[in-house]
Amino acid sequence: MQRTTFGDMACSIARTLDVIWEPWSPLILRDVWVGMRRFDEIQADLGISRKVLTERLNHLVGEGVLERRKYDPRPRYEYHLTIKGAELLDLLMVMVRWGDKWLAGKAGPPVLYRHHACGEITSVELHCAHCGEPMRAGDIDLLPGPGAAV
Amino acid sequence: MQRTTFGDMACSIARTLDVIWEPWSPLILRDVWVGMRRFDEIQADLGISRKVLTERLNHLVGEGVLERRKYDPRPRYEYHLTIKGAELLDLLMVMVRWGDKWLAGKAGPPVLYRHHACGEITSVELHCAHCGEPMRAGDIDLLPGPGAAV
DNA sequence: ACTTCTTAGTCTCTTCACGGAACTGACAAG
DNA sequence: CTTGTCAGTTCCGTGAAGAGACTAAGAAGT
Repeated sequence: MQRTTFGDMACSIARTLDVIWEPWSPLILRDVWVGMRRFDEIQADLGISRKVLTERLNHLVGEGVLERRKYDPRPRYEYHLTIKGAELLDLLMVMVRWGDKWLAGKAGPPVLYRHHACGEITSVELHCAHCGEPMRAGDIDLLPGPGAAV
Repeated sequence: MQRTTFGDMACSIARTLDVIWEPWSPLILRDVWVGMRRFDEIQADLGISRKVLTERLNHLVGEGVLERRKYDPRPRYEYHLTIKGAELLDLLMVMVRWGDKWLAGKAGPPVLYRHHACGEITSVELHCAHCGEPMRAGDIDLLPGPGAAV
């Protein structure tokens, strides 16, 4: 696809895109999240070409998002989320919320979340890490930070 | 890129990908978010090809994420976020948080957020919409929902 | 009236990424 | 020593992205 590399832009969105915004990557993370860890399993679930799956897995391992573990004396490997990768699941949860709200249609959401802490079926909401109040894009000012481009 | 369509999978992640996971789309939303609304302005900022920008804008307008508004008797148009689009900014904020933490390096984050409610420089955190407690991917059980595939 | 300027796109060509499917390699078990 | 399984690798054809020149529509200047 001859895609431009975003990673060298002074923007955390662009940099994050560089890690996981290739086609299929978020769905691969989803599969690993729900317990699919092996090449053939993920390939069959997604219907992705084996070539592209190889590329994506290598990229995600190289970025430190997934970890490749041998699970057998034979050349058999499983992919596991690293801490860095597990924190990316936040992104997937927010995508789920938006997709559930705007795209699920009358059939309703395909998956429900039950929160361990309260036991209820629920969804995520964005809050301020400092005061704990809800925080959406309209509730903030953007200021240049230390890593801003000159 | 001859990309597979994700939209018909019974998965809100896949459906959301179909709307905004084309290359550049999240960056276009970011630009509109921070106040860039015109074709040439976005094109110059991103360095995206004019052809691809046209395609992306049309797609985003078609999905109801952006709205195209005439701002002059001449054929001049601006792009604005719809409500549906504004809610997508949640996703960008979570991307920013992850990128700031894992990819910003020693230079620090390029942009800071100040929360109107408390006035502090802060970042987003995911909380349960029901009980208000923090909620990460490890804090939930996944259950099949009404729209689950058979 | 005619040229110039600005904005908002088209159009064309080249290159490279994706999809599909067959093939390979390593090892265990029968 | 053949068979089976998992985890890739290789090859080819198509089509999406990138670059940049070109076009359209109207206002403003001369």
